Amino acid sequence: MVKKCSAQVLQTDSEFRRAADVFKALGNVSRVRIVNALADGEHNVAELTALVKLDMSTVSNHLAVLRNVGIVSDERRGTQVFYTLRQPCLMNMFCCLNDFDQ
Amino acid sequence: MVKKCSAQVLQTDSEFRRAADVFKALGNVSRVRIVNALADGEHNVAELTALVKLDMSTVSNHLAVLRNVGIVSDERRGTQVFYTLRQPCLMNMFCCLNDFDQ
DNA sequence: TTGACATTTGGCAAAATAGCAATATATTGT
DNA sequence: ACAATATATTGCTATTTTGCCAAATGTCAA
Repeated sequence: MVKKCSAQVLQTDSEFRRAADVFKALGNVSRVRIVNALADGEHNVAELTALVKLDMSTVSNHLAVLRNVGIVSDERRGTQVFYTLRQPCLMNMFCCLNDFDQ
Repeated sequence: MVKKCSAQVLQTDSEFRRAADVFKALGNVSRVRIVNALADGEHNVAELTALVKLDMSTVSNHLAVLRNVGIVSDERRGTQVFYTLRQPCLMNMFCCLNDFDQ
């Protein structure tokens, strides 16, 4: 369970800008796919590359976008790098918008 | 309170695309401002125009973007048009990302 | 029919995008 | 030291998107 949010959450200019930046990072099908995959736990770059079927360098770039806004974190173990969702509440976002009836 | 989301919320291609589209719609500072303002109840276009300090036609376009993905709905009353948040869970999104520590 | 409020359209310049290939870096094993 | 593996970074491209305004159009009430 998650605390319900009160109105007017965002206040300062930088909060507005930051919010928009996070949403921009999520505004791409491949990145949504990646985040969704990370919902069930960490994955390395090779796995995510197989998932979205793009060049690994492209996936690495997508991961950088997500990392830069704090959505995921990375941890190197040996030659591999594992990515994790830093913000579990993101999945609630996905739930929310999946309920949109359009 | 809000039900917590389980992993792997999104499944089909169209769910992924739709998610990305909604996030794209939110990936703009002015639109974030508008949505945040609507958190405390409906506002008409003039009010929202004053808020974001852009041409009214521009604001109208922003509102169309939000409307097209189902984030807001509009209701004409006389010569004015009032906009409402259709998805209260959006505010939870805002809360969530406002907690990001970066 | 005029005025107030809002939407749509057209156009533009600037910026962002997504992608790959090539190169670079980091780590491990030999 | 070297080779192999895994990932990141950079450079480049073409294309798309963006955000904005101005002008034209639509809608409603007086």
